[in-house]
Amino acid sequence: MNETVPHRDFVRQIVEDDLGSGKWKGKVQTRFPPEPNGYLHIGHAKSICLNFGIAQEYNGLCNLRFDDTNPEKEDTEYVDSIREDVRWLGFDWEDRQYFASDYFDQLYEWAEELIRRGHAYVCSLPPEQISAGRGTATQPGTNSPWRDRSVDENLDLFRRMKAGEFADGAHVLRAKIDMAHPHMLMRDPIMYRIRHAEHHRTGDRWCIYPTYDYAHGQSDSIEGITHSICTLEFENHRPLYDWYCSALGIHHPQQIEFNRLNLTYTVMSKRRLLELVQAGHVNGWDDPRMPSICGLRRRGYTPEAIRAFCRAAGVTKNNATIDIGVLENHLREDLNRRAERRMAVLDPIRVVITNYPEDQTDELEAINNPEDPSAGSRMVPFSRELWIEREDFHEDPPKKFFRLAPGREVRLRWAYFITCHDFVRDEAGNVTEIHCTYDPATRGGDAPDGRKVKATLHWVSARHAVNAEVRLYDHLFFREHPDQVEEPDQDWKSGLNPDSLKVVSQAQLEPALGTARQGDLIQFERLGYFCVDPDSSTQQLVFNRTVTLKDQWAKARTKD
RNA sequence: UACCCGAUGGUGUAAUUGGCAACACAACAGAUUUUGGUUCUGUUAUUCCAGGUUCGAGUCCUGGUCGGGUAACCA
Repeated sequence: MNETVPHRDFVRQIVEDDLGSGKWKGKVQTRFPPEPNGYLHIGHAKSICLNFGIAQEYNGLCNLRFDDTNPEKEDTEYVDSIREDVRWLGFDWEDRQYFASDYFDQLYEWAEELIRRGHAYVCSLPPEQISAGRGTATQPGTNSPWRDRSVDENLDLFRRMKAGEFADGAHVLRAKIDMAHPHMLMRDPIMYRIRHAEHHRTGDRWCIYPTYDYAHGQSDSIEGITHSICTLEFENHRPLYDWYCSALGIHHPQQIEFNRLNLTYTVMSKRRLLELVQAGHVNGWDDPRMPSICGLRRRGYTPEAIRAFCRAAGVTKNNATIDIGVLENHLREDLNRRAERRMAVLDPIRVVITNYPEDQTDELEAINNPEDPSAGSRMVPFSRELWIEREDFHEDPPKKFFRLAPGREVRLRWAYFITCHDFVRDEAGNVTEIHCTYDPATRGGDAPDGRKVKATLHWVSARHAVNAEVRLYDHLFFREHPDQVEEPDQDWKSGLNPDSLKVVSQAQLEPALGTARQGDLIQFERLGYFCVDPDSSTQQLVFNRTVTLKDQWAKARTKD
């Protein structure tokens, strides 16, 4: 593969072609245009990476623009969260933060202009009749009885709409295009509707609001956007986008549509995510199981991993659903080289080193990150009584299980070889304690005689252990494609995974983890990557499992 | 149904724009390893169908099939 010629997706190819032909005089101007009516999710991250990425790569600029033309759904709460998320992802709009509502005056003037030129009219039909008059896919619509009002009457009515003389829904302003157009969207689409609603920025200054179609292209135009990049579902709107720009004779950006991101084992639409939050299936938008940016952040995802994933996901016009494992692998790749290693036991069982003195303590050196020598090392205390992971011991080991079992010798990481010679059971038959001897000559974890062990276990000294709550997350849905339900009467929520959150309340951690802080990237050896949750306090440490390590043994086990 | 769009291994993307179908992930096998992690090596597997143009088609043309989007006074 030729690495000097990186792959360019079709959007970047258009940008490069335009740069080559001088179409926009060497300028590249994009924008990320969220509606402030919800939180951003990983699908938006793809759009953010595309728009800001293209601007960076081609020496252009990318604006942040809030598409706030629907006062009933929008709120500054969302504006703030969107700003935070875009910045956290690593992008900077500098001083170019705009709002579609900044353009309401200009948009209004252009509407009057279209009325004067006979391209728009006030329609006084009730909503149901407008909808009925639009016809169907196979039948043309019928002209509104108000379609041929005079320019003066239209102007008068439109101004009175603006002045607040009419109730919501009494009139709308429509573009006069063609009620028989094969494309339904072109059958005299609505430009303005009356809404006596408080807007999060313009307050009660306006009671008429432009629709998306009437506002979006013109907002792009005002900002001098060259490439207006949006998702596939707006492909149908492009003729209208083009119609308004040409009718107005204004700067006319090129709208380019790409495929939105879908992931297996989750849902992605704002509507559905909101439903999960409101129905209490998750604990808010930043629940670590959510594919929202704030959820991923709380889960312990890094911006680097998300950006790398978005790059790898690709940009095409195919309906693509990416295996969520790809996202997780990009995260592991990033965390593997950055996270310091620590030892933690989530499901502890006691090990007694019978030949180790009761009151003795040993300090052993442990490497912090084998991938990064500069991360240094730390000391880990060792004593007679230890915790190891319950699943690391089997009194009757299955095939290919090479961890601890009666008569078996294994290594305790950075410590000693130990051999199991006995174990204790309670009345119910559960193993409660494992008795081992250690070999003092193997201090540090190497046998001078060169003998090998097949397993290395993580462990924590019982006397020195720190307590913590650890939250283990799994996929939000147990169905790979939540929409593909088994019974016809089921809906997507029937695939919600009841085990997507498991709380371990008594995890035992090595003492060095007692000082872990939010933002630390940590690997619990052999278990996965973890981060400190905001719920954590000095009284009660709380960790989230960000992602497990790959686990061949677990895989082999589930196969049987 | 009408309009619009798409179709390349299991998944996601490439193919110098008409010239040896490749990359990543997954799966499988092996090597290395003080994490059953990491790393390394290897294996399996791909152009929706039918015609046409051409010396040559994943790419161009025609017809079909399948999939998706839209059909709010949401964006």
